[in-house]
Amino acid sequence: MESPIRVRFAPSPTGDLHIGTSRTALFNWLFARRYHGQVVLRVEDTDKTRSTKEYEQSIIESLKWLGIDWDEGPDIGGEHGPYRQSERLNTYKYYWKRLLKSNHAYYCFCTPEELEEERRSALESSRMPMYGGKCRELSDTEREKRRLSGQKGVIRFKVERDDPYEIKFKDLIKENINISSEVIGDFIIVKADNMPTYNFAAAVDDITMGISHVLRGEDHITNTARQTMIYDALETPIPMFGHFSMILGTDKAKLSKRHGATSIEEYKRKGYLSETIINYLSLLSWSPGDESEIFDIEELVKKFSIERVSKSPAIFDLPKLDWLNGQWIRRIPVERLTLLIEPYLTAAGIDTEDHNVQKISEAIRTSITTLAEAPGYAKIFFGDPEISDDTLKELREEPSIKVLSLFRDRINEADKLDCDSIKELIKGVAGDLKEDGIKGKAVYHPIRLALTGLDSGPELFSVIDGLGQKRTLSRLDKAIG
RNA sequence: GGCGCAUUAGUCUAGCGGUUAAGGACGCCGCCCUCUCAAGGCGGAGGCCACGGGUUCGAAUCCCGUAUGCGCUACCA
Repeated sequence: MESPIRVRFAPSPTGDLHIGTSRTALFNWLFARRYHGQVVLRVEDTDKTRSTKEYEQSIIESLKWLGIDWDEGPDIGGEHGPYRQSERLNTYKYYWKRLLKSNHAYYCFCTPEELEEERRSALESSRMPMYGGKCRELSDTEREKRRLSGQKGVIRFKVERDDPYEIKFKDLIKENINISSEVIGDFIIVKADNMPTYNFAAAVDDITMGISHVLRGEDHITNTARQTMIYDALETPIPMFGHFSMILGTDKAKLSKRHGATSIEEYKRKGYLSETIINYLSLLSWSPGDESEIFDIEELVKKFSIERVSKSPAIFDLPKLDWLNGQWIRRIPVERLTLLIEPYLTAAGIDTEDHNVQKISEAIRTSITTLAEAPGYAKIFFGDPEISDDTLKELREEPSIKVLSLFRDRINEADKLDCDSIKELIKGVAGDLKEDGIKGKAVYHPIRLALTGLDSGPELFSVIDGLGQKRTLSRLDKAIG
């Protein structure tokens, strides 16, 4: 028997993967994985003018980067394919013919100009803009005549008018939703270019792909009413629906370009980890119920439940994202961190040849909140430190010179250097200098200055560890002169 | 304009009629740690639970109204 749960995510390839879309994808994915269901990726590319293959590719890559996968999709195929709407035209045709035949749909020849005029005048007299149904009662012969004469028509769904009713459905997130059939005009299901519209294609696909749960943004609530009508007209069982609240910008408007980065791609580029994005997205409109809030995607699968998804919209808060990213940067294994940091270093023109990037990563991981900040903090390990003349002069006076010389000798004598032995070594130096009244800042600070030219930075021992014995010595020598 | 959805501190949220004089997290402030900057630890300020009515012995929690916000109202999805 087939798994009772089948969900889909259905992006349109008209841009890179959006924050909101990815949260929808995440929640669908979590829902399916949590209950051992299946996930379908469907590309909704019926808008020929805006859809591109490049965006499709970019969306797929972003999804994969996030760690979201699917059981069926355009890239891997599956039993219910094809998975691009542009390749499913025959299926749509079959269903629209059925709708036409059962008198649930009709051809409409109104021009865009007429429609626009109708809309405008409705708005003017503050009526709800809605198709008036001019072509509804066109006779069969008239219809054929127009079609044969080459008039490009569209097909509209015929909404029951004589006997208005309430479309009621139990939303998995919002609970009960009622929409009156009277507020829904005869909507277009097939465009003049013979492409299905969103509402029709989505309904047909959800039917033919055996989708059990449709989970999407709340901007689709009224579409759910339309799609329900299609299900009814096609005499097909209606899936379960759930509508997530919107993600808003800090001004409480729907998240958009003017709020800054809105695509996963951009956040990736800025140096946010996929763990961070997944974690943060999960926290927008959902909570585990206990007080934990840092978890990876696997833990999320165990914790997730649709009942705990909030009904109210959430504002995308960058400071918290940054904090979370810092948490993850400190949490992942240093090997992985190193792999992530390296490309940023190279991009900043830093030659990492001959350097222990892993130790450098370890040294700077508590300083950075995004990977993009890494070069700024890591540059002290590369090239020669810039030490001002004043500083140099100071380093060559007492007590600095004493500290540096002693330290230099100890480093030189050391046969192996790791974090622990460096700590011991510095402590030893500090201990020996104590009798001269040199302690604390007076011992650490000159070393730091000699090594980096800066008076702040990562902990000294990790600076030395990152530099390595050879480089540490040469920098000390240069400072001592 | 109509319809739909929402409303707990600046932000994300816990809370499902009494155990809550609302708990956690980000941010902010202070202290500790400390060679520095971070990180980390500890603590603090910040909410009349949008407002107004009900229901109830008792409401942030249930109901109604108002306000505000957002969404939809496309041959976009």
